[in-house]
Amino acid sequence: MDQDAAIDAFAALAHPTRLAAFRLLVSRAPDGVPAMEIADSLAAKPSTLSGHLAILKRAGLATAERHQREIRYAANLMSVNGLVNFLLADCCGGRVPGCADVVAAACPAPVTP
Amino acid sequence: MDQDAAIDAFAALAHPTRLAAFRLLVSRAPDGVPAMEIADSLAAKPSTLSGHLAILKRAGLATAERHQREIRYAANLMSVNGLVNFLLADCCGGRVPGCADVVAAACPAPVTP
DNA sequence: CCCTCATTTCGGGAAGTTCCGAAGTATTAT
DNA sequence: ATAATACTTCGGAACTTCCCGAAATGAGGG
Repeated sequence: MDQDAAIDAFAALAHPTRLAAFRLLVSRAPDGVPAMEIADSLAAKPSTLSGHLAILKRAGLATAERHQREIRYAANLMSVNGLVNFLLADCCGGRVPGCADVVAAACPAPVTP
Repeated sequence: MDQDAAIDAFAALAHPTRLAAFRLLVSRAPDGVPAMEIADSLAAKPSTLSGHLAILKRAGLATAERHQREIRYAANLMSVNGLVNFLLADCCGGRVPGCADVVAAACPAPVTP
């Protein structure tokens, strides 16, 4: 995770519809959700939502997979992991005892159902 | 942490100068860093940086405290905690064993030196 | 093949963000 | 007082993002 990737991810999350979409995907992880179902849940127009999902995907926060006619989007939980690690890298500069351990724990592990 | 607060925080981090400033503050936590020193480190003009720091502060990511002539900014590590909890709330909907525990661990504790 | 459903791409105008210099405010030093 | 230091606020041009309707694409079903 470099700075540009982190910025893409934060920018992707800094929008009401995209943030709600991502949280919906997180709550349904590790399964995917069809694009139309996301649009219905969030009361968004298909064309608008399509753009938002493309942004989440480009930012590495979601993956898409075709399943017959639908395209199912799923949250990429490891990206949250990478984001937190990037944000808290070198947290406290090692000066505070215990901080490094806490940060090491701040990693949602990849979910393998 | 509600949705509007999360969006303010993500938008604040979705900018190269602000992200670099926040990470500098994280690496110097729990101490603060004077605004001018941040500006020098990041090669930013004072007026530009002042705006960026105000955005970080309004988003709850940093705090400011006057110390003689300087104003020292410090990272608010608990805000990262809140952000991760908000992002991963109801992660996997409880369907994946162990996921809830992992998410509960994904909380950098407040640092108390 | 033609049709339908699911989704993406395109166009373009409204709305928001970013930058910096100049001027303003607060705090200490002389 | 006067001046220097350490910021913050303001104004306005350049750039980006946002939204939706209309048209295009792609995969199955009849």
